[in-house]
Amino acid sequence: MPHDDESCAQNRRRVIEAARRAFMEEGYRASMESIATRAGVAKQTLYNHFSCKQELFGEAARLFSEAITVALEGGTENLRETLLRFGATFRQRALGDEGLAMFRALTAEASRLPDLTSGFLCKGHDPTEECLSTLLGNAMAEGKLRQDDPVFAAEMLMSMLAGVDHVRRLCAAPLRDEPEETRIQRIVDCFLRAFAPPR
Amino acid sequence: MPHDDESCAQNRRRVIEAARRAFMEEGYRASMESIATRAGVAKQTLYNHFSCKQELFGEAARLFSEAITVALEGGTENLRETLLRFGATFRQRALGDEGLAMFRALTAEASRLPDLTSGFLCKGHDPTEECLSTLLGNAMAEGKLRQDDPVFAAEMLMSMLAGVDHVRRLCAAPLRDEPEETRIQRIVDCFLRAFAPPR
Amino acid sequence: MPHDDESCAQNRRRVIEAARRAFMEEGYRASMESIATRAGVAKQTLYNHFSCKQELFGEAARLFSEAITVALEGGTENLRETLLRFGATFRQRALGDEGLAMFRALTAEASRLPDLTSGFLCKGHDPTEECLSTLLGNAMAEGKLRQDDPVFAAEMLMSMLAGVDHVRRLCAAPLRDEPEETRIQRIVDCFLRAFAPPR
Amino acid sequence: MPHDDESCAQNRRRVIEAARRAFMEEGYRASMESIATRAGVAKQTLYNHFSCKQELFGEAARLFSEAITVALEGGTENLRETLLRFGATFRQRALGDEGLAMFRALTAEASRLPDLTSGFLCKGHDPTEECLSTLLGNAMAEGKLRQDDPVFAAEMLMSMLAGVDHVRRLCAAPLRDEPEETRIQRIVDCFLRAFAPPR
DNA sequence: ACCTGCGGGACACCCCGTTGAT
DNA sequence: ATCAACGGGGTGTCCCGCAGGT
Repeated sequence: MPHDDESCAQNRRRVIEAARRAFMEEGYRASMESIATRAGVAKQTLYNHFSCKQELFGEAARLFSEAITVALEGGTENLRETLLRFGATFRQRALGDEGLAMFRALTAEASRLPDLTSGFLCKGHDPTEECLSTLLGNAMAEGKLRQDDPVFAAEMLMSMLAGVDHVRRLCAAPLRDEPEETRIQRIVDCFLRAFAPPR
Repeated sequence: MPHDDESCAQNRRRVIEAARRAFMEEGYRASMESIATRAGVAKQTLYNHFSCKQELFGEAARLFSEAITVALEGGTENLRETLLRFGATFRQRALGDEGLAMFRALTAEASRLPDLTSGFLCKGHDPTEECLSTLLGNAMAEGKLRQDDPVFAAEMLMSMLAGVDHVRRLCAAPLRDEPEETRIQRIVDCFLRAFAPPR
Repeated sequence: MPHDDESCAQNRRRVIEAARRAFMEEGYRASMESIATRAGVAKQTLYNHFSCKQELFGEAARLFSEAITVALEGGTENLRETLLRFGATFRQRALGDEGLAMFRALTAEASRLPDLTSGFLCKGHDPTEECLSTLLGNAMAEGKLRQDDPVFAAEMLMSMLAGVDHVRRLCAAPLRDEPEETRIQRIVDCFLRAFAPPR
Repeated sequence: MPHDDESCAQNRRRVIEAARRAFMEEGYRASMESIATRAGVAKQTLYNHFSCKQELFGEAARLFSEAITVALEGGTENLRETLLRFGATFRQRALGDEGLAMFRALTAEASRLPDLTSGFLCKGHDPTEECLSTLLGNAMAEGKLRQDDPVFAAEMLMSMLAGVDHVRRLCAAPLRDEPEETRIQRIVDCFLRAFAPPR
């Protein structure tokens, strides 16, 4: 059990990982003691790395926020295919158990820790939205979608993909038992109809 | 200082109202003592009416859930008008400060108190969805919308109306500074394009 | 074991008394738990009566400050007798075990809780000094003491009575084994020489 | 970055100096960590030089005790002058900010660490007293003061010089706004009257 | 000899759900 | 129904003294 810089950084990672799990399972009320126990370190070690609980939570939230962004692969040549892939990844991220648990913990503290939630938007949500809106803008320019505000279009697609399902999952309810694949297809097709080029 | 049934029921209402405010502002961590203070009663009185904190929270959540449902006014004769009105009310409910705060408190405890969140869905969300899907089903039958699954259509409209804005507000972030009215119009028109009857 | 207002006030007194003993024996570092145990009450009861530790300490210090004042009995007809009695009481108060322990606890926190120490001066030391200086002023007016500043004279007498003995006792050292009575006599006679009327 | 004995001793001095400042400002509750930080060394370094906190405090107190002693300069030829000089130095030492802070820290721990406070007496107070009593004894032998116990006389002078002013400063209160010089004169003259040779 | 990190323990403050008395 | 109190527990923060490795 070495005590050099490397092991220090490793400890730090273990702490963050433990905190992430703890916050996901117990929310912000997860005790520092339980986090320390999960990480297999002393409570003091937490305070060696982070000055207070809020800071530790912030670090875990930061990682989560970055992990939630969805990068678009594929271009506009086969737009439907690209959107289907995006939809699958996006729903996976937004509706997955871990993401949801963290999102709950985050928003529950929104009024007390506004920095964290705004960080989630800036580093998690917004990049995804921007990435998507760029793609849609290109598709519009190529005549594959109707001329419209690409940001609005991106918002609508993301809303349809998450939307009520997100709410339902936040409430710990199961989704309607429709296969993911067909639901994504229905949504993407719905979107494509809404933004189809005229005639 | 009457001690009859009437004052008892009145006390109960005051307690629930105080609990609603407390949970909204402080989340589930609001202490029983602070609720009692807000209600102007003794802590013991809380336990006279509710066996434990969870039950009191459940009662407050139940009221909230019912208050969140949106009843549809107007029929299909002028569908766009009806949907615009629905959108305005729905967004008001879903994106208002109080509703959001309670939604946060509720979902934060989703894993701990699954009954409450499922209650929210059953008594708050689902009635609204059903109400809307019935209307849309009628519109489809009348040929004013394309033949499709009315439940899916309702989900898409509600998703688009709340969706990313809901997430943004949950994160205590302000919405884009677009007037509510024009945003609702854009969304409803987008929905109508997506579900327009063929040709 | 009644629980009415009277018993509440009684509890409060027991808490303060326990705190006084605890602070005397352990200084400000006495734990709230140990105080509660001494008082035979629950820890929470302390916080029902005092919002924080500092407030409880302040209350104990206030009582102590009042208890330390020495009222002068006797007039100027037999000045030496009166001063001897004053000296005995003053030394008892200033050099007694309890008073010293409390004085230590108080001054130890002087920089952190300046209000308390200034309160000790105002309510404990200053009244004694004023009382004594009035007497000495009268004696001066009657020609029994030289014309001088009565406040200065009072300060000198009190300084001589406590002075190095006070320091020695603060350091937990025993006094020189001279009987209290003879020491007081020596000091008072020394004072009377210093302030004897001319010739 | 030398690792020789010289740098070791230098570190030791810096630690003691840092401890002195820390104990003065925060009392015995000053944490070892804060002392280490002040000294610019690791906490472990403290434990390399001193086995425990108490020992470090003892060392700082020892230095302080020695620094507080007042050496008498001048003889009995001009007794009043000599006493005035002594009074000035003594009051400076006894009523100065640093000395007071350390005295508070010291006496606060009197019951816990009796060795330290007795050390303060032996190494700080007593030498001064002895030095002064020797001088006063000489003056008595020369007929410049009344025949009396020189130790008692020394105690009275020191008591008058510090006395109530010491208490007032221990309580972090300002002294009466009388110039030091005139106050010392009043006190020394008062003493000289009390111990004036008969007739 | 220095330093970072750890373990175990403490402390102030808080809360929940209950009980006895008015 | 109100009020004070209780007991048990828990939280965040801090500290002391020790043992890794450089």
